[in-house]
Order: sequence, then C-alpha cells, then structure tokens
Amino acid sequence: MSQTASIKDVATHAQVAVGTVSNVLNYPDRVSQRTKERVLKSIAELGFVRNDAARQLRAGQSRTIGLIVLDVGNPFFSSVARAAEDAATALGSVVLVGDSGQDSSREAHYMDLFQEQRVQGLLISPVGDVGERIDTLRERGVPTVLVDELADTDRCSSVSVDDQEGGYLAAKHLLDLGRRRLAFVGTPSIRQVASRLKGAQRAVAEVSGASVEVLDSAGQTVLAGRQVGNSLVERAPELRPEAVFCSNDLLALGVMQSLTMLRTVRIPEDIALIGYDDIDFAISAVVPLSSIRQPTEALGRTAIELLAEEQDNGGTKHRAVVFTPELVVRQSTAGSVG
Amino acid sequence: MSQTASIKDVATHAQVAVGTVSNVLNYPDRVSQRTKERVLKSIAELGFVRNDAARQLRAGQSRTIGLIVLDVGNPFFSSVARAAEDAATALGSVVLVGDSGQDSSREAHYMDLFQEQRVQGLLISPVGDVGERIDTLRERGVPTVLVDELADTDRCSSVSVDDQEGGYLAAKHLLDLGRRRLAFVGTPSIRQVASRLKGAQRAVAEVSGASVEVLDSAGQTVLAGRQVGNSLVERAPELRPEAVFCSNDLLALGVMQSLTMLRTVRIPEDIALIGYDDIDFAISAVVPLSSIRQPTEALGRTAIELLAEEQDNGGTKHRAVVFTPELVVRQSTAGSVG
DNA sequence: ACTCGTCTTTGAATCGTTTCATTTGTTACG
DNA sequence: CGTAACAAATGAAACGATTCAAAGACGAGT
Repeated sequence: MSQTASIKDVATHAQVAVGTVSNVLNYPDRVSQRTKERVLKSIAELGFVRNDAARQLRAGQSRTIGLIVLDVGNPFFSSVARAAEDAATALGSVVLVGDSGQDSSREAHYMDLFQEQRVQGLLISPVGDVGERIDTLRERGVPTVLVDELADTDRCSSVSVDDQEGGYLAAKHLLDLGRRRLAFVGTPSIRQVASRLKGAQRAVAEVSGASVEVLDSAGQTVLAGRQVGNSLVERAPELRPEAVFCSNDLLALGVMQSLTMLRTVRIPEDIALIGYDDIDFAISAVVPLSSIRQPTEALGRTAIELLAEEQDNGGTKHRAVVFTPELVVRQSTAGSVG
Repeated sequence: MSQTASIKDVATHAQVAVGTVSNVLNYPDRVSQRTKERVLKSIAELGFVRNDAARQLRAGQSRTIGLIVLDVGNPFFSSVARAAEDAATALGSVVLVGDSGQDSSREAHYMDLFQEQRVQGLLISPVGDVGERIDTLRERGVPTVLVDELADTDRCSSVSVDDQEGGYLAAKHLLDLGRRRLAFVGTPSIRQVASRLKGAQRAVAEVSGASVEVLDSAGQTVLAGRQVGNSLVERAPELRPEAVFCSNDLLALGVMQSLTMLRTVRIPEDIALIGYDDIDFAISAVVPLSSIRQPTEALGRTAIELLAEEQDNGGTKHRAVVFTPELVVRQSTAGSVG
C-alpha cells in the first residue's frame, strides 16, 4: 500500500471496533489477550502508524516543547538543548529547537509557530524584550521558562547562572595568585558580560592595591581576542597587566594565540589568563586554559523541570533558579602566589 | 480568556460562517473587503491562533521536514541544518532536527517520531544501515534524502561531497609545494576518512618519489591530534614528514599546537600542514590553517531541493548530487615550490 | 432459571480546520 | 420585469484519533 493505514483500517482488518484498537494502543490492560494479539497482528500487517495530528487535536495539547536559542552553533546552547531534549524524552515529550540567530523577527516567527503547534510550553533565551509576549502566552495557558536570563517571578520562571558570581570567582582566583593589575576583556554591552565584569570589580575592590582595566573587544570571537592580545604585546612590559580575564573562552584563546605566537610573553608566568564557559577547546589549547564552567546540563534539565512545575500548578506560581558557576583551574593560571 | 479561541468562536464573534473565516485565512481574495476587516478584527480581539494539528489532519500532510544528524554540536552539521532550515522556510515548511548522536536506537526513535508527525520528507545522515527502513518509508509516500552519504539511486536521492576528490586536492597541493614525504593523520575506519585517504594516495601515486605514511589517530579530536604531533616532534628531524594532511581540522589544530609549542618545528617551513572541513577555528589558529572546505550551505539547500523534486515526481525518480570540495590555502601551507 | 457483578467490546460524539456543493445577494442586459 | 452571470457567504462533511456511556458476554451465587 502506498497510503498509510488509519485506525479504522486496522479495526476492519482485525474485525473489531475502532475503540478497541485505540484501547490496545493506550490501555492494553482493558483488552483481552486474544483480541490484543489479533489487533497487533493487523497493525503490523498494515504497517499502521499513529497520526499524531489527530491525537493532538483530540487531546487539545501536543507532546511538544518549544526551545528558542540564540545560536545552535554555540556549544553552550547546543549543550543546553541536548540536556533539555534528554529530560523531555524521559517525560515522553519532544523538544523542537528554533534558532533565533539573535534576530528578534526570527524569534517572533518561532514563537508564532510554536503557538500554532500548541506546544506544552516554551523555553527561551530571549533576544529582545519578550515580556509582553510572555504575558500573552501565559494568558493562553502556555507556560514559559526563561533560559540564561533572570526572570521577574511575577511573570514566569527562569533558569540562569550567576554571572556576577562567575566574574567574582575568576577575578578572585587571579588575585589569589598574587596578581594585582588585572585586565577584563569583553563587550560589556551584552548583559551577561556586564554582570561578569561587575563581579570582577567587586573582587578587586576587596583587595587593596588591586585594579582592573576594561578592554572593550570588538565582539566575542577568537579574532577579537587576538586583536586585544596584539595590543597587549605592543605595550611596554611594565604597562602590561599581570592577569587577564576574558568574558568568554573564544576571546581568551585569541589572546593566548597572540601572546604565545609572539613569544615575548609567557603564560602563566608573565600574564595569567582565564576565560569563561569552559568549552571543549579550552582544555586542548596550547596552554590549557583556566575557565569558569557553567552547568549547561543542569540548565537544560531544570528548564524542563520548571516547565513541568508550571503545568502542575496551572502557571500560577513561578520560580527563578540560579546556578553557581564553577572555577576550573588549568595551566594558564597555574603557579603559586607570587 | 485563558483558553485559545477556535475558528468557530471567531465566526460567532464576527457573525459569519466558519467557512468564511477559513477563507479569510487561506483565500483572502474570495472574501469581500468589509467582511475581511470584520473577521480580522475579531481574530485580533479574541487572540485567535490557528491550530496546526487540525490543519494537518484535514490536509493529510504536515508542513514539516525531518532532519536527523549525527551530532548537532559538530559545526559541519549545524551549518547544514541551518541552510536546510532557511531553504525550507522559503518553501513554507519547517525543519525538525533530531540528533542521533551516532546511536542507531536514537536514530530509529526519531524516524518513528517523524512518521507519526507525517513529515513531508526525511533528510538523514545515517548511522547504521537504514536501507530497509527507507524502502518502507518510500512505500508509505515519505521521500528520503541521504545527507553526506552517497545513495543507491534505485532507492533514494542523496547529497554528498566527493571525499576522495577532497583528499586528492589536499595531497596534490602539498606535492605542488615540492613536498614529497607526506603523512596522513586520521581514523580510516570512518567511511569519509577512508575516502579522503584514498584520494591522497591517488595524488601521491602520480608523482614519482612521493610517499604517504598513514598515522592512525585515536579519534578525530584536538587531543588525538596533539598526541600525533608529539610523536612527530620526538622523531629525528630527517625522519619527519615534510607535510601533514589531517582528515579534519580538529586533528590539524592539535598537531599544530604540539609543533608550535615545542618550537623545534616551524610551520610551514619544516612541515606544511593542511586540515579538512574549514571550520571557523581554522582561520584563527596560531598559524592560519589551510583546509578543504565543504559546501555545507549547498548541501543543506540541495537536500531540500531534492526532497521537493521527489514530492513532485511522486518519489519515483532519485538523483545523487555530489559536490566538489574546495582547497583553501592559508599560511600553514604558504611558500613557493621547493 | 434468575440476578448480580465483572470484564470486554462497541460505536457515536468530539476536537478544529478545510473543502465544496449550494444558497443568497447583486448587477447588467435584453 | 425577467433572468443570466457572477461574487460572496454558507454550513455540512471529512480528516483520524480518543473517550465514555452503554451494551454484551460470562460465571457465580441463590
């Protein structure tokens, strides 16, 4: 047959009522052994596959959860997505991933799409201000969980990582090494980056004689990092910072490349270097890179859990879970207090 | 209202028949201006959103295309997926991405899921042998396109890249530089890698006095590359190859890290180095890495096109499109013929 | 033989949309 | 005034699953 069989075809073939076939599929205990076998045989012979659209229509809800990320190419998000998928699978749901690419029109497109699909809920790393849209969704019974962004708990739940704490940890670590003149590399116009800087400044304020210089990079890429690195190499040695904290690992790797290539600066002896995110490349860099690890698996898993909670309480109660990042020390900041 | 309005609610509110509302949505030309405005106003007021499940059920088909990749974390696949999404969007379809993680049970899970969703078609980078399952799908009217794998055109269509040609290009380039003693790094147990090696050997056979040594790496990662790199550094200089071709960029970056860190070997003077895939990191390596670029955007786009073709001809005709990879020369193989 | 209870099976109603044969309304023309 | 031609609007049927009240089957107890 070139067409897919329906439950009715199965019923006819097995000489039972459609309700019975449905019961075999959904409540096997209600059906006698003999009938069950006959129905299952017919299903196999006809190659019957459930039509999910019909199921959803009847059920009024899908088994689908929408996830909108800023960039699937970013290991941070693909890891979160992976964890969310696994957690959802365990609950019998499926995750649809939409990539907004930091573009709010794409973001809106996916939000519309997911509404048409009647998703159970929405996980989103917002690009722009989605507050109002989330209100609308809530009114329509679609719970939303913000990912990597702290939520106003009057509005919705969220899972995020304490960026300020992460920044504090990184700077504190550098200070503990005995370094005093720090540099922060990144683009503080990004909310997460700004928080990391703030944390770093807090750590510096706690130590007398310590300072942090902000080097605004042109983006958060390896290339941008190399530019910053080159500018450091060009400085007179006594004007160089003793330690550099980059707001992500790509930047740090770029800085590292400049410094090691030109061979005038040693890592960590002359400049200690730390990044953020702990991507896979960090450990396998020329000088293994210290970093701040974010619990991506926990983020994804918790996002699904919070969604389940909202479904239970009817979307009336919201909760903001904040994870604490973790310092990972490697060779780029090795060495005792100097 | 906390419940979503249906087309019936809209009809009542606008005082028209349900068919009219449907026409406003699908065939605006059939409806008079006055009525249209009234209906649109009601839609806005009630916050009506189409129920896609009902639509699909009636239509008998979804607007969805399934894509199963080996690893979304891999830039190669995320780039292909991105391109496929864009092409599908232009056709009014949506791509659902499933990550098999090289596990055939996960692969099977997604295939089942996509069948229940009544996808328009399936794009897949197969893990195991999916020939039979594809036959079944074809019988049921679900066209399939193999991605990054050559298909038997009696069975289905495919888009792939000529790996042997890519290997040939890389080796030829190294030979053109005047290098004679080449080394190939990779794990030839992977089909794609084996083809690249074969191509390299063909190029070597064309030049008298040229040779290629195969260094089987433990995986295709940066770490595996560094191990190979270390073993090269340990060799007596005269036993080292004059050029190294790695079966992917991660390996090449690992090799590069070993060689540059130990500072006894210069790239490209002592050893010319080339990778494969041209990932973003290649250009921003310590020594910008030459590589073989695969047309990921074209792969994704063409996959969607082939699917559309199959839908047109009813899945009776299949076509295998093979792309040619492209040599990208950077500093790691710079320098005139020796 | 009759009733009661339990287990199985039945089939009509329902979900929200699209489709399409019909009906209704309007205009133009002889 | 009659009617042909066309445009617009109608509403019932269909898609395929699930649900659930009702019917049927069967054995046990009296």
